[in-house]
Order: sequence, then C-alpha cells, then structure tokens
Amino acid sequence: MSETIGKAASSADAGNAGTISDREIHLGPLENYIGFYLRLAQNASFKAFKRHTGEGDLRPGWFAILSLIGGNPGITPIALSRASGRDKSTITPVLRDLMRIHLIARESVPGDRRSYALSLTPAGKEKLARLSEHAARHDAELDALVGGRKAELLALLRRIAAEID
Amino acid sequence: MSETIGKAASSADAGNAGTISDREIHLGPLENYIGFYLRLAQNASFKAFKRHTGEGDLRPGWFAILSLIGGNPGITPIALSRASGRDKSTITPVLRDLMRIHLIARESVPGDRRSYALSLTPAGKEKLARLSEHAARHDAELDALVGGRKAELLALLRRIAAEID
DNA sequence: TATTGTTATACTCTATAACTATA
DNA sequence: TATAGTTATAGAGTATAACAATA
Repeated sequence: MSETIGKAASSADAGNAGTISDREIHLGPLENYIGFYLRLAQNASFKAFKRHTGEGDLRPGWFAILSLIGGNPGITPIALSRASGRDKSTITPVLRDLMRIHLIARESVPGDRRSYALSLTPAGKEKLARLSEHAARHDAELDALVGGRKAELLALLRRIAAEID
Repeated sequence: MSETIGKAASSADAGNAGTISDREIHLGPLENYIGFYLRLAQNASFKAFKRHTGEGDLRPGWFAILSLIGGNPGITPIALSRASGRDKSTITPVLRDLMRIHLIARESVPGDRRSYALSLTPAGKEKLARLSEHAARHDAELDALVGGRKAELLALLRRIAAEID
C-alpha cells in the first residue's frame, strides 16, 4: 500500500514533525496504474540506453532509424515514419542529420518522383553494427530483469502500442 | 519476422518496383527489443491519456503530482520529485503552475525553513477527483488489453523502473 | 483530391549546473 | 559540508498545420 520509487527509499528520514518523508509516501491509485509505471520504466530504460551508447556519438533517436533502413534498403521516409510509430515530420530532421554525416544515402525512385529510397552507406553499416552491440548489451540488461517472462512482456507491450489510440 | 506498427499495416500497397511498402517492413533486431516496444507502448498510452483528459483542461504532467499531493498532504517538493521519479528541478515549474491557478497551497514547515509542505486546495481536490475519473477510464482501457496479466506486467515494469540505471 | 516530403512552430518531459538559503 | 528549492539553459521527442510537388 505504501511504496517509494527508485533509490530514494534508502535515504535518511529527516524526522521532521509535520513533513512527509520519503519512506512513507503513498502512491495511492497511481500504484496500480499501468500508465504510471510505463512512464517510469520507459524513462529508466531510456536513460540507461543513453548511458550505454551516448558516451560515443549516438543520438538516441538514431538507432531505430538506422536499424530500419539497414534492414530495409530502399525504404521511404513515409514507410519509415510508420514503422517507427512517429509522425513523418519528425523523420525529416533525423534523415537530414544522418545524411549530413554520410551514414545514409538517398536515391530517387523510378515510379514516384515525390519520394526517394534510403540506404546505409558503408560508414552507416559500420556505425549500425557498433550501435547494435551497445543496444544488444542494453537489452540484455532488460532481459535479465524480466527473466523468462520476456515473451509475455513483449506481447503485452506490442498490444498496448498497437491497440490503444 | 516481419511486422508493421499500428494502423499502417492496412494502408494500400502502392506497388512501386524498388520501393519498400508498408506491408513488408522488417523490424529486424528491433522486434525483440524491450526498449523499443516500451517506447511505443508508453507513447501510445500517453497519447490516449491526453485524448481522455486533454479535452478538458489537464496538463499531462499534473495528474501524478496532484495525486501524490492529494495522497500525502504535507509532502515536500523534494519528496515529490523522488516519488514521481523526476529531478527536483522539474517539479518547481509544475508547482508554480498549480499554485497560480490555486489547485495547491504551500505552508512553511516548523522544523526546516528551507522547505515547505504542500496540500490540495478544495478546488484542487475537486480537480483531482475529476481527473481521476478520466485516468481510471484510461487505465481501464489498458487493463482490458492486458487482461489477467496486469499484475505480472506491473511487476515487470516496476522492476525495470527500479533496477535499471 | 490524396499523398510525399519539408518547413515552421510549439509543447512536454527531462536533465545539468550554478545559485540561495538554510541545516 | 550537505540539503532544499529555484533558476537558467539545453536537449530529446513529439505533434499540428500549412505548403510545394507530384500522383
């Protein structure tokens, strides 16, 4: 019924008369809200991911995009935006950055002059490989936490991602 | 091995020769990354929450804060920041906003002149009650999706939130 | 008319660092 | 010295709306 988040639980209780100390916080309804813990978990995971990769030169949003282009040479920006679950307007600047440092290349597509096909450059492939190592290590950490219930967790998260909204 | 996110799966295939269409996107390693789906699920949940409440006058970050103050009258900003898993510097502006529209009140605490105790005003309690209805409806939607596995999902998310980082 | 991609703009969440006033 | 709170600043993620080019 009473809980504290993260490391704060172990901090000392100041023992003030009328003040609520860390140790006795009531989360109330929040405690059973999936949305609340989804935010906490995602935030923690994001921070850990940045720590694992950010020391180098990765920007957090890049990995999924590079990975999708690497796995789908010729993919268009619009398909990319759908696959990554973001609006197309958020893809443009990422692609611009990746182009600027020559990790990806664009090529016009014969059938449709509005669009273009994306692919990784050799440097992009190298970078993706390096990032993948970091990402794999990161996800291994998550895997260790969820133990044998990873498949179920993924299934639930996928369902939430797909069916809500 | 092949998957598409969200509603894009049902969009028409343009049938262009060299282009990757929505229907055939390979997520690759991403498909088994907890972090990837954590982001998608959290984002979907967040959008749905905004849709449920945002029509009114709620700002997304407010609910958790109001809820924590409501459940812990006299709580201090620093305890609030720990309970909500955010840095103290992110709490200040939220409290300022909530003060400005008179949903919360502050009172000095006898033992420590650096800090102060927070509580909901009558208007704050009313607002929290109204928001709680929206939030409950939102979480009920999530509950329906996860069915009988809510307890396990919460346990896993809590563990990720607490032990990563 | 609808779609692809870009741009402009804005909002939210979050953090770090430097500061003050206390403790 | 260490902690509570504030401020300034910055960065990531995301979205909407309006636009040009093309379908």
